[in-house]
Amino acid sequence: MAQKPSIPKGTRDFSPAEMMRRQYIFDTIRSVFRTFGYAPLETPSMENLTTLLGKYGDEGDKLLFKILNSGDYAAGLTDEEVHSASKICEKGLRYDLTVPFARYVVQHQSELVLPFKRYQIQPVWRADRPQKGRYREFYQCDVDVIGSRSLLNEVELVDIVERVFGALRIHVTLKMNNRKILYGIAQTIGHADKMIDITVAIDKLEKIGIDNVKVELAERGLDQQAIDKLQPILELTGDNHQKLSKLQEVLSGSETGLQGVREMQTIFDYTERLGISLPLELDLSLARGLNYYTGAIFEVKAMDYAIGSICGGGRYDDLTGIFGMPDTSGVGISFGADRIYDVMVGLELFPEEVNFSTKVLFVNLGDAEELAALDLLKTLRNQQIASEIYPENGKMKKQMEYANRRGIPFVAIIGSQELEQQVVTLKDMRSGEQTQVAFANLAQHIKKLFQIY
RNA sequence: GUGGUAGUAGCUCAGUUGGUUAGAGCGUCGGAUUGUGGUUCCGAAGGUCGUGGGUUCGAGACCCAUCUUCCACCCCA
Repeated sequence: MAQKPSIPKGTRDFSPAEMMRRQYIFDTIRSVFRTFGYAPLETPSMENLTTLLGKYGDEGDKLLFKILNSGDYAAGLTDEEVHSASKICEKGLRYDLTVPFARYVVQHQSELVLPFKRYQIQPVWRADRPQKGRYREFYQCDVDVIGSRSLLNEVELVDIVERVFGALRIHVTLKMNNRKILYGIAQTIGHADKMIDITVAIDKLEKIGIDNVKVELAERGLDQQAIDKLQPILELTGDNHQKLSKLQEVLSGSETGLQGVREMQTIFDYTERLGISLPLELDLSLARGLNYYTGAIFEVKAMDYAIGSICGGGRYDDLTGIFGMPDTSGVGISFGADRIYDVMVGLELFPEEVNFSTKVLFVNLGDAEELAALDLLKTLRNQQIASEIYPENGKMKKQMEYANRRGIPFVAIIGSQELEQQVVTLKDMRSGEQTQVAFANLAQHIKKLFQIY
C-alpha cells in the first residue's frame, strides 16, 4: 500500500452514521432559533487578521490559525520578506462567530434593521492542543441580537437554552453572572484596576478551592486586606434572590455593581414569570475569558457528563465600537455542537430514528420482481417514505446483510409468489416478524408502523 | 506553550531477558448450505512493525529525533 493518508491534527472526518446524529443536533438547534425569529447568516471561513487580532485576549491571539498568502503573492518576494510574517500572512481562520458577526454588522449597518437577530452555524478553528472535548475545528451554533439593550433579550436566550436542551433531552444547569457585578466587587475591595486578575483567579474557585484562589490573588498583586474583603462575597449563600439582596448591601458603594445586581434581578424575575424550569444559578465565580463581555454572562454545563461547558455567551456593549460603530449593544450565546454530540453519545440520548437513513429496502429477486418494486418505490417516495431497492439481483443473504448493516428497519420481499398475488412480504428486521401486505396498502401500512416504531 | 501516555494487518490487540519465513480475534473477499440477515461450515487475501537516524553479528523490541493519538495543565465550545 502507498503511504497512509491522514488529516491534520485536531480535525475529524464524520461518517454517515455520525453525520446523521450531528445533523439531528443542528436541526433541533436551528428550529428553536427559528421559532424565536432569528434568521440565518454565514460569513467566510477566513477574516482579515486585523479583524481577529486583539479580540480574544493574549491567549486567544496565540490560538489563531493564520493563513499564508497564496503562491503568486509569495513568489514575488525576497527571502527576507517571506520570513517576515506580516508580509505573507494577513488573513486568519475565524476563531468564533461573534466577532465576524460584529464585523458584518458594522460593514452592513446601512442595510440592517435594528435590532438585528441572526443565527449562525459554522465551524471555527483554534490552534489549541486537542484533548477530550477539545478540537481544532469545531462547530458553533450562535444566536445573537444586536442593537437592543433590553434585558428581554437575555431572558429570550435563557428560554432558548431551555428549549434546545429540553428537545435534546440533556440535563443541564445554566450558570449566570454579570461583568458589572464583578467590576463592582473589584471596586468594593479597592482594586477596580485589577478586575481582570481578580476574575481570572476566582474563575478557578470551583476547581482549586478558596485557599488556592487567595494564594493566586496575592500573586496577582492583591493586598491581604482586599482578599479578606473578597472572601465573604465569594462565600455568599442562598438562592439567587437572596444572594442578590446581600450583594446589594455589599456593593452599595459601586454604582456599576448595583446596576449589575438590578439587571440580574430583572432577568431572574422574568425567567420565573416565563416558568423556566431549567436550573438557573447565580455563580459569582463565573468570569468567562472573552474580554468583550460587559453585562450578563452565561455558561451551560451538562449535569451527568463532564466535558466542560457546552454553551456560553453574554452581553457585549461595544464589540462593534472597535470597528467604528459605537453605542450598539448586543447579546448572544453559542452552542458547542461537538461537545453536545459527545455528551449525547456518552449518555445515549439519540433517538432511534437518527440511526438509519432508509426505512424500507426492497430485495431484488429478478427482472419482473424488480419492476414491481420500482412502482411501489415511486409510491412510497411520493409519500416521503425513505426507501430503496438493492440494485443487484444478488444472494438473499447478501441483501439481508446489507439491510442489517445499514440499520434499515424493514425489508420488502417481492418474489414470484408475491408478484402473482400482488403482495409484498414485509419483514421487521428487529423482531424477524413477517407480514403480507397488498401492493395497494403498502404505503399506508408502513406509515402506521412508523407511528408506533 | 508545559507535562504524561501510546503508535504492530481495515479494527481491537498479543509478541516472553534483542535471535531464523511477525501472530490472534473481529472484519473483508471467495466457496458450501439452492429465496431470509444479525446467531452455520470450509478457504483466501491482507503488515518493509508511525517516520528518519543510531547501537548491534542481529531490533517490532534498546537510544535519539520527528510526526500522530489520547490525557492533564493553560484556556475554552
